[in-house]
Amino acid sequence: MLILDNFDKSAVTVDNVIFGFDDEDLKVLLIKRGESPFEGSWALPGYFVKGDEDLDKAAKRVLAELTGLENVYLEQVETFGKTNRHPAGRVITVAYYSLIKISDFKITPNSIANRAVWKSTSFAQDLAFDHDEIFKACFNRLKRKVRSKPIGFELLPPKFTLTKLQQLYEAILEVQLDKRNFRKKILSMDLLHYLDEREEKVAHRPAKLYKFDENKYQEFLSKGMVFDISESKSKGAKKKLKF
Amino acid sequence: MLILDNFDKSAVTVDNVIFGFDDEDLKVLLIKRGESPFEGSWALPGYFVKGDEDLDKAAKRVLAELTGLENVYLEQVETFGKTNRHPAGRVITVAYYSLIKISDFKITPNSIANRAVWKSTSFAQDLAFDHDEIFKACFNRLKRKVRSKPIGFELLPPKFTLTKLQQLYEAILEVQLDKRNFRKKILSMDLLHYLDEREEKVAHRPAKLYKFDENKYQEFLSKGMVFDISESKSKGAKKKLKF
DNA sequence: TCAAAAGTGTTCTTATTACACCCATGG
DNA sequence: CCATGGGTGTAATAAGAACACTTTTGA
Repeated sequence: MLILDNFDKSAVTVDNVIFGFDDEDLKVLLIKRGESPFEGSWALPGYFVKGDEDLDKAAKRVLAELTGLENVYLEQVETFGKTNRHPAGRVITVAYYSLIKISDFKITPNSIANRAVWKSTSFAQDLAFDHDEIFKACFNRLKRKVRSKPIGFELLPPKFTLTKLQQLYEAILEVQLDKRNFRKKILSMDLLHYLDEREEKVAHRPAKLYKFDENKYQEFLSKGMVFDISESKSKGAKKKLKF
Repeated sequence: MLILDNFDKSAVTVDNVIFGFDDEDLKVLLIKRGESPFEGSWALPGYFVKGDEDLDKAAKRVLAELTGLENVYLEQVETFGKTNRHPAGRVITVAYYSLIKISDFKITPNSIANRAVWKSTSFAQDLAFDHDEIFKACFNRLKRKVRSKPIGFELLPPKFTLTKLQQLYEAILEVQLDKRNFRKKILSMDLLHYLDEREEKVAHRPAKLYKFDENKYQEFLSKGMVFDISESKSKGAKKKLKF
């Protein structure tokens, strides 16, 4: 039987890219480092994995400790294992991203989150360690995934307007979308339930409120249909996403 | 400054899902385990990562030792970190898949590959450890990736016929494709260079030989075009891929 | 009555699908 | 001359893209 002591071992961490969406702006949760190395830099929240702890459990635990939230969308993205990525020695890190409703997020007293701040994704740069690379990998994964699975709703409050939904997609995909085509496509999938409620106290025509209907989505899938907010395939070199 | 000794450490391996394509059949390289645990079972070839070795380098090294091949398409897929996945203790494994031309593959004398065998992907099951899960994750990744990037060509010899290319896609995607529509789509992308050569000594009309043209692909990309062998979006519940 | 965002259809263009016969070669 | 796989086009349908005005509300 194999003896593991014969082989090199490494410290292992999980790093979390926690996305939130706050009225028109996609945000990521960052912490300001209070200690060396990279003291004063912004960094992704992460922590060490325990020896008797499954990786996925570690990611959930760290996320819960940071945000106070459980039952949150969480997905492993990539593992970063350059020998020199951490100045203190070899640390392999497994990156996860998660999607949370900012309104549910509470800064828990004991947690690292005391120093945590929501930053717009467009300002998430010059992070500590190789966190720029990790952030980019997770953001790219989110961009891809949000087009083929209805995970975007994880970022919205239970009741939302179609405009908020469109703004969310525009923020994630970093493109402009056509309002009529977007609505036509989303509504044609028949995944939303109109709540027979509207916005209140807005200085314009109040928008209808919808919720995402998990049952309808299961039906949708069982018909062999595929959620798809598709990328433009136009020959015309545009980086624009069209509907 | 952080002291890593305060945290638990884990042994780390890379496991490789090495795909090859051998006339009509997608294959994966497996080894028969000669030692406990799982003695006699088929397993994915993998090995321990050294303490001073980047993860990606480790994957390349292990692949080269196994196949004698370098400069091969290699992609990290997922990290498996359940505490009980290895009977000898905690071993976190990072799964990679690679695509090689079977014809280039030589069993190198010193290597684990002495016990390596190409198995049809449809028979890759009941593997040791959690290798079924790892294989499935890598196969799924390949399925997705091959639709959006021209990596399929990595599996073919430098000169190939359109029928071989189609068979490759059918083997990976596990669907039947329409010959005329497939050819129309592939040729319309203008990524193949016709070599003005044909098959020889075949008992039927000899097929034209093509090669994949990397320069044409770069042009293609710079026009903003997207390689896409797309999935059917038909409402009709079909699992069939259509053209 | 003004400003602000909600809501709504049609036409044009492009991509996808389905489908069947003749061709070139070796045995 | 037969068996085998190579090679080819068109018509119907479906999806995507472009685009502008009217409605409802609060201030």
